Formats: sequence, structure tokens, C-alpha cells
Amino acid sequence: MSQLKPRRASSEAVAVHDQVYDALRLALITGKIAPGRGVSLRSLAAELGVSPMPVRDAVRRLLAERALMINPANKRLSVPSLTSERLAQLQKARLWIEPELAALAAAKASPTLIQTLEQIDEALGIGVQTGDVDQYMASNHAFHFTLYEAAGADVLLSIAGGLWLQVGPFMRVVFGRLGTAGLGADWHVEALEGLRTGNAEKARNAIAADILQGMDGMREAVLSDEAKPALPVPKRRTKTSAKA
Amino acid sequence: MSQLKPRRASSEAVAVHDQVYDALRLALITGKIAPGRGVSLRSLAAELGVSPMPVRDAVRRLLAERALMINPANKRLSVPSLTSERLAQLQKARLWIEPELAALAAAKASPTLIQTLEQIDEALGIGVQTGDVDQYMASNHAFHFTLYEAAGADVLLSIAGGLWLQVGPFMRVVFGRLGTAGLGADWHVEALEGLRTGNAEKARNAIAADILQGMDGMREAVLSDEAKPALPVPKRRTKTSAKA
DNA sequence: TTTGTAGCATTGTGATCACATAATTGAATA
DNA sequence: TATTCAATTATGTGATCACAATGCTACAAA
Repeated sequence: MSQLKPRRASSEAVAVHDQVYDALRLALITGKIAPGRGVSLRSLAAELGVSPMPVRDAVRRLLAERALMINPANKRLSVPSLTSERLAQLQKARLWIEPELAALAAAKASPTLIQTLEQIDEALGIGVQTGDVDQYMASNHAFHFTLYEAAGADVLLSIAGGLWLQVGPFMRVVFGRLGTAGLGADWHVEALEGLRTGNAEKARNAIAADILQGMDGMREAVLSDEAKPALPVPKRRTKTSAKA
Repeated sequence: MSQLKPRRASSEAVAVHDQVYDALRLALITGKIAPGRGVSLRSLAAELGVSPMPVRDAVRRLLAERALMINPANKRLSVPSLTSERLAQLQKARLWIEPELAALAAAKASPTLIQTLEQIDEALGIGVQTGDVDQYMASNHAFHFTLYEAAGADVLLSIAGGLWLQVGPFMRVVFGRLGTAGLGADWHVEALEGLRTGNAEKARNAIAADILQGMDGMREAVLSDEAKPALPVPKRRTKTSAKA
């Protein structure tokens, strides 16, 4: 016991199915996979350059988190479409869980955390200015969840993660509609102010307002989508053009 | 199109992994699988008489729902132990989600639903009288979730389901400690009264009180368990006695 | 009796194959 | 040109095998 064995921790070896999960999760959260789109185990595996097996595990996990759905007749996988009822439920749940996490985090915010969040929010601002939707969405997610993680409440955190996973695919639709310009007030700075002063209620309210603002935008998108239910399917590829 | 094809719907063929999931879920909810117990794919498969593959799918799903956990060093599966912090978070989440579902259900309760719930609560009472813990726990779960399902809010419902899955394994511990006799007031009849009169707030408060009562019992069990962390492991079986 | 170590059993993960079913394609027919 | 139907392709599910890593057991040495 005179020295620690330098052998690498087994946790270093990240399982392939976890990598696939992270990739799919990121794609869903940043809206890279459109709602209503069908996915398949083999096509995802080919796209990611892995065998179908780890994809199967990752998809099973996303299925459990309701980030994907399965047609019971077809047994085919797809990204759930967001209806107005679903949206209302997600808003209700988010409006309780996430402000609570923000308040918990504010009560124990460290200067390091605040600095990290400031950097993230700066990157977010750059994304807005340059119109980089990808960067905006990734930064937005990073801001919320580095904040939430600081709350040290893993059960609530995982619920929040599941909610974002369900809402994520639709966020891009919102920005495709409104553009990143029309975002309105920046509640992130308000939340940061709450963190700096240790004002948990201020952080809570700021996050609640931020959520409400985003969900309002989504509601508009959903309502106008429900008006025209027959959206034009992007033309299924033929077998010869699958290589592209 | 003169007649419907009589071929059976493909949804009739229930997948094996779904059956395994249901079986494991039931075992967890009714507390048949003790917290802290280790499980393995192959042993579960042997126990259920299926191949490891569908068990793997079901376990992946339960892992995503945090009903099982995986030791990152070991990579071995086990039922999560309930700490007081986890319990506090679960209580917080349950106290928001479930009363809300009860209120939603009360607003649209049908006589059929009320009758079904009365029957379930009757079976529950029999379980209490005869000391049948299995029947009690199954009936209790059935009461809550037939009520919650009536709310017609599938997103919130799945969150509630996940929370029960995490709390379930510990419920039996409570009754092993307190016995089914010391359950105190029966908030189910109070909730039913709320349903009959269309009083959503009464139903909401009754369910909240019911949850609080149960969680209080669990908190006691957790606290006394945390006092003596070295619980006697039930003697791991040797390789020769594995058949038993 | 205690300690160290070699051997074995068990575990999760990944790959590959088989199978039944559904979707798609493409040709033949009216 | 439109329609019908057979053949092909694609898909989820389940089974089986291989492999590296870990835990456990049992034997040996002090």
C-alpha cells in the first residue's frame, strides 16, 4: 500500500452504447433530429459507424426516457411529435423542477460555478449574434444544466434531463421560426445576479421566466403546426441514394 | 375493402422484453427485490426462464428510470439504496406530481372509475386485515395509478411511475418494520370522497397526505438504517448451492 | 491462524446470425 | 394511365458466442 497503482481506472473505458447515447441525446437536445422523423437501429448504426448492438442499448434508454417513441403497430422508431397537451404537461413539470433546482443551486453557488456560467452565457451570446443556432442551443443547455448540477439533487436533475430531452427536438423549430434575434429579455443574467447575491428566489424566478418564454415560443409553433397536420414528408430516400 | 381482415393485430404479440420489464417492475414496486441487492443479467434470465437478451433490454430500461443502478467501477447491477437525501428529493417530486395528477383525475372522474377504485381499496383493506403485504402493496399501487391514469396526462404519469419505481423497493422495508397495522388514517377514502363530489382540491390534499404519511415511515426506516451502515449481508451462496 | 496468490466462475459488452413482419418497389394487367 | 399483386428490402426482436475485466474460492506458504 506504499503507492497507488497507476493502472487506469476502468471508468476510463467508456462503453460504446454510452457514446451512442450521448451522441443521440445531443442530437435530440440541439434539435438536430426533427420531430416526427423515423429512425432505425441499423441506419443509426451505419451513420455512427458502430454495430447495431450498442445503438440498440442507447435507443432502449431513450425509449424509456420518452425521447423516442415506438409505433405499437409498426414497431418502428420515431421522434415524438409535440402536441399542445404534451407541451402543456412538459411546461408544468419544467416550471416546478427547474426553478427548484436553480434555487437549490443558488443557495450553494461557488465563485467557480458563477464564472463558468458567465463563460457559457458569453458563448451563448456569440451564438445569438452570429446566428449560430447549434452553438446557441448547446450553450443554452450547458447553462441550465451546469447550474442544475450544482444543486446536488440527482433525482430531480435526472427528471429535468428527461424533460429537456422531450422538449429539445422542438426548440430548433422555434428558432427556425422566430430566429435567434427575437429572444426577448435575457433571464440568464438575471439568474446569475441571483447567484452572485445568494438570492435563491431571484434565481428561481429568473429561470421560471426563462422557461416560460421558451415554451411560449414553442406553443406558437405547435399551434400553427397542428393547423396543417399533413406536413410534407422530406421524400424518403431510394435504395440507390442511401450512400449520400 | 368490403371487410376487415381478421388477421390478428401485431400488438397482440407482446415482446418478451416487455414481459420481463413488467415482471421486474412489479417485483421492484412491491418490494420483492430488496434495495442493495445485486442482480445480474444471466441470473435474472435463468430465474425468469428466458434468454439474457430480453433481460438486457428490460434492465437497460430500468437503468434509465433509475430503478436499477450500475456500479461504474464494477459495472455490476444493483437496486439502489435509499439515502435520506434521495428520499427527500423523491418526496419533493412526488408531492408535486401525484397530487396534481389526482386533482386532474378528480376533475374528470367517471362513476366507473370511482367504482373501480372502491374495489381496489376494498382489496387493499383485505390485505391489511390479513397481513398480506404483497396484496397490500399491489393494491396500493393499483389504487394510485388507476387514479393517475384517469388524469389523461401521460407525461406526468410516466414521471410518477418512475418515482414509484425508485421508492417501491423500500416500501416493504417500512411494513416489515411497522407492520400493516400502524398505517394510520386512510386517505384513500378521503380521496374517493373528493372524486365523488368532484372536489379536486380535496382529492389533491388527500393524496398529498397519503404520500406524506408513507414517506414519513420510510424516513424513519432510512434513518435507522443509516445509523448502522454495515448491514449483515444475507450470506452469498456458494457455487454448489446455486441450484437452490 | 493469517496472508498472498493462482485459478476459476461470473459479469457486462459487443458482434453476428436467424426469423417474422411490415414497408417498399416494380412489373404486369386492365 | 391507373391499379393490383408478387418479390424484395428493411426493421425490431431474440439467441448465441467471444472477450476483457472483476469477484470469488481454494490452496499454499509463513
